[in-house]
Amino acid sequence: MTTTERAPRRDAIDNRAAILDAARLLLNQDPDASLEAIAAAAGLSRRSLYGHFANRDELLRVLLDLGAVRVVDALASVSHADPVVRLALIASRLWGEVETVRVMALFAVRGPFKGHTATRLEPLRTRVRAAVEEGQSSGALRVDLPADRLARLVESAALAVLEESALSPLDAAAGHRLVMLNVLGTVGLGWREAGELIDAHPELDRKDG
Amino acid sequence: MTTTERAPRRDAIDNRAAILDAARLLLNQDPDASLEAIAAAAGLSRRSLYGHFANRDELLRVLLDLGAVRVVDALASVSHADPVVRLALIASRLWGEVETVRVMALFAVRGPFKGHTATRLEPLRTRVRAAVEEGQSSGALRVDLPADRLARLVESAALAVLEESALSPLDAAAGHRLVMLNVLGTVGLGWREAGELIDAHPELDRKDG
DNA sequence: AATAACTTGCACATCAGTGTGCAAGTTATT
DNA sequence: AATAACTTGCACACTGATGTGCAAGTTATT
Repeated sequence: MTTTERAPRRDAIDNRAAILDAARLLLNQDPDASLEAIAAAAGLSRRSLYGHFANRDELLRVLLDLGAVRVVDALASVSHADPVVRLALIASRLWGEVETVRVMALFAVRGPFKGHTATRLEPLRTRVRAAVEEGQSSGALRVDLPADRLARLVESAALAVLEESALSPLDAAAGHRLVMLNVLGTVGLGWREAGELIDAHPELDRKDG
Repeated sequence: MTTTERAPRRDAIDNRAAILDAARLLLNQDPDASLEAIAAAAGLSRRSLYGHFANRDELLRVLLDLGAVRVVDALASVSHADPVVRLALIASRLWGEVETVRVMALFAVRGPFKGHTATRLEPLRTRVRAAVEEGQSSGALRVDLPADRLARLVESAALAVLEESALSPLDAAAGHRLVMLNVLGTVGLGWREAGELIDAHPELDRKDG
């Protein structure tokens, strides 16, 4: 007969999800949280966690992958004729996706898995770079830096706002605006210019970002 | 008789210095480098390292303190009537002090010792904040953010250049200029404006910075 | 030459966390 | 009710690094 193995049990599926939830929660407070703690938070024993994930690394990778996919997907739909507005849109929506998982996000990008994360984030980074290049050739953005360098500084500018919000909380509206402002400033705009650009474009209002 | 204990031996002094040098070198490549490795690089056994430093933490703290003091001292002399130029000067000189120890610098500010580092860096941060406030009330800098927040973003902007230079090397001249540009952009200036300001002030030329 | 300072090697205790094997239980599914 | 899937507890091995005690050497200093 055909290898018809039983489907995974329902409770097992739930448990796996619970582990991922717990991991997201705990690792976002301390990226070094132990498997013991995570399993407990998920209502399981450490021993059974190993029934779902072969080891710590696998759990981490799955978790980071889920996050990366979510972000990349959310940003895939961002489009705008004006590359500057597009950059602001990307920044804003990124903030929206990531503000609740700041620590994990920083860990993903800077921690020991940054290489792995880089792979998953490739499409996003490519889009940012494209927007930067476009903006440079249209004369809207600074041209005193090569596009790839500027794109990386843009990323840092966005991360800086994540860090900042950890030090001194930003409400949703302020957060959205600040990522955009910081990115636009990095990319060459003066602060009034940047503020006006944001105000002039209703699509930059945080309702869909 | 008076407690006249012998002075420390000369070779011991040298060895202590060698350990600090080795630590600076190795920890700048990997902040988790083992004491074994550090001692070896200093030409000593791990066991004797403990004759100079009670434990890993002490070694780290001494090393970070030395670095912090060096930086704070180097920046203490920075002064300029124009707060914007002053910020640029601080950024530039900071880069000069820190470019050769990027990883350690990032570790100092973001790693597990960031609290300790914060204490040592207090005077510097205070000066940055003061410059930002001054620039805001003179109308030269953006006023859409509270001074302390802006000051922290300025710091992040400087760190971003450190990170960037790790990814894609910057020669001395380019580094100095880029920290300034990135800081000035963060603080509200447009990129042309920032560039012109730097060019207009010969004291911002990297020769003393 | 005497002395204190310093270095070394080795053995040992410690520690927190990871990953496994196994036997005995519980529970979803058929 | 039978079966496979899942969970659990416990014991254990392991790892990589830190920190200490001690006895025996070497070396700077007086």
